[in-house]
Amino acid sequence: MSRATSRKPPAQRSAEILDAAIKIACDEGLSAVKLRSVAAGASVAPGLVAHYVSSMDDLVATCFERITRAELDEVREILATAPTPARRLAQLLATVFDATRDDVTLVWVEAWTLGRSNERLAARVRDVMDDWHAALREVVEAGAAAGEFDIADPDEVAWHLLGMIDGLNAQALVHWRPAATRSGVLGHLVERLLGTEPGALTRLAAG
Amino acid sequence: MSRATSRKPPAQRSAEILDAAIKIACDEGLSAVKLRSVAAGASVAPGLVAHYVSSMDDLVATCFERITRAELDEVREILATAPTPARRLAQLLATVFDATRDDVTLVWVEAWTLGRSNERLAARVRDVMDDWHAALREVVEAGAAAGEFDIADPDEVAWHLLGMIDGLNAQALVHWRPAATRSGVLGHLVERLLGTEPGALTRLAAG
DNA sequence: CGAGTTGTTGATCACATGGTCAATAAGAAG
DNA sequence: CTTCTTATTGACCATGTGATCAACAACTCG
Repeated sequence: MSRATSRKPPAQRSAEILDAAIKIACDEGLSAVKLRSVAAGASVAPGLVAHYVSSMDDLVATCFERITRAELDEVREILATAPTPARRLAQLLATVFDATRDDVTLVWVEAWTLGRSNERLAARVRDVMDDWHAALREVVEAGAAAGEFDIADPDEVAWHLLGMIDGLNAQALVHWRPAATRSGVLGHLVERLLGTEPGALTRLAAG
Repeated sequence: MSRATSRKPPAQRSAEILDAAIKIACDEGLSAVKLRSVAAGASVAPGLVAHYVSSMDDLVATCFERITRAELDEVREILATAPTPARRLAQLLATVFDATRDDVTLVWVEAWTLGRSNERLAARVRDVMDDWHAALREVVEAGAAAGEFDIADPDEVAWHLLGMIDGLNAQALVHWRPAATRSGVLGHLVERLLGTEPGALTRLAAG
């Protein structure tokens, strides 16, 4: 029973343990990232996880950062490729409200509460939120400059968008309403926020 | 050491235990409502809490309902007294984003995640959300009928408002930005959503 | 004052948590 | 093949969780 695993270089083992933790966080949330669950996921003894990680709080914070940074990078990719600000924003919203993103949403919402007893996690939450806000602000600013959006304060509008994204996604966790209706609802809201004509953004997202 | 408490009628003891649980939920969140913490809060032996409550999951769900229903009742009170729809909404927002409401916010956000392993809680979360949506829809509908708001679909706008309320409050949990800025930001958003002239709602809330 | 009802206690159980550490054995080096 | 380094194990500890239950004692009634 003692030869289930082989001996591996520390860097590789460390990566495997982190990967196992991230997978658990995506599947069952940050609160499911436990010493023993991660050990089982990596097919390793519990003690080895403790050996490669300074503390579980730290591992949870790292999982949060990796998962949400990956999402943000993906969003930035969209923002870099789509031609016009309106199209960029439309595609961004379609991506963020994709139903298959429930895992990331759970990570976010749990992070908000776990952050109260995990200061390192809280700090990273604030960091990633800042970067989200900056990314949104950039699109909104470009749209305003190009005359596509009719807005006064891009910074504030970016804040509105982020608040709405977080709020609607969080509500989805308890399966409050069918996911299909959410993206349409948000599209109408955004059109209103940005002063574009009705249907403009939703058409862009579909096409 | 065994005569700290006196003998009380079951109804009163039961109420005391529930009150202690609610106080803990408000002070430290739903996740802090434990068998022993509630017992200590009610100055009672742990076994007595278990005796008066069918399960801790149940007690947590009850705490959630009592706390959020009280908030909703307070909001309904506002909606019933203020003269015009615009004033009602302005006061509602001022109340909901009051910084002293952090406790209720924490209860909400924890409920969204705890609901995944506490089905009774999840059901009550959906119920209270439905009632919130109905209350908001009512104001928005009245404002549209009175010509104060320039909107097409009151149901959808109510959804927007609730999403924004939840989103901005949740973000406040990690102290992302100073609370003072949030209410102003929301005011501007709502003016945009409802098609009122800039500053209309914020002026109403201040006066 | 004595008997019976019942509100209340606190020890106890089974389980889960993060973390530690001596013992083990796998793989490299000689 | 032997030696040595070190990755790895799994038992162990202290703590915390929800829940159970026999024993206790406070109050009521006769």
